[in-house]
Amino acid sequence: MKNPFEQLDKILEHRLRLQIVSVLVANEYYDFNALKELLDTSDGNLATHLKALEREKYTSVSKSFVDRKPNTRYRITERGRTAFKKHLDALEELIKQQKK
Amino acid sequence: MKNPFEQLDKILEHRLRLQIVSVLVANEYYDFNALKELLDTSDGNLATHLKALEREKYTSVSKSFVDRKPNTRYRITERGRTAFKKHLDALEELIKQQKK
DNA sequence: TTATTAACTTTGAATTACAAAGTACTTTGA
DNA sequence: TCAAAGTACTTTGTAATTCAAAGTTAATAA
Repeated sequence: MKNPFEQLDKILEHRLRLQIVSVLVANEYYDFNALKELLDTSDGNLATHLKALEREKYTSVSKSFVDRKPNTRYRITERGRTAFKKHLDALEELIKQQKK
Repeated sequence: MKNPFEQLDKILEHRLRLQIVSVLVANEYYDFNALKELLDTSDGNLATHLKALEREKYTSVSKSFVDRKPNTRYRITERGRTAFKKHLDALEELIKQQKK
């Protein structure tokens, strides 16, 4: 890999979105409120970034009722997982090049 | 390190600025035009990001004449080097946590 | 039936990013 | 000597991004 900077994922360069994806890679699913608490952000802002990830098909959404309350679950897609991996690989390469 | 996301450097989250700093860490100095060519951006944009790094005291600037032409050299400062290292460490930690 | 909760969407403001054009100064070429 | 060109900007204007607050909808709880 010659220039890892070019391999960086535009969408995942944003801290919050990277964090969301990272949570979804580590957990089979995560719901809206849990994400909101974990990431300590407003629901408006969270919804915006979730929408951006969804638009990119990095995540999928499923709605249901849990304890008689609406519940929205977010999952990583294969596409999202691949993008995340590629982004981390680029970062890793970048670090490696820097260290030598 | 519990949460590497919090250790990320706000200024270095931007691709172009990270790239500039990375070049300056690897080279004793780099001048405006060489950076412009390397990063393939407009001089207005480059100047803006260079100014941001300078404002943060991550870089220092020295002006002189080379071949009878004005020449501006940018260098990394100790503060910049430390910030870069810390940012990369956070990324490394983030990757490590992800892999296990 | 009023309040509350979940998960938004809308709105609006602030910040950021970017390129194009303009500028100041100098040097080189005709 | 005067025009053209180069360097390194600054200014300007626009577009995109980010964010929180407020509003919305639908359901349940008291």
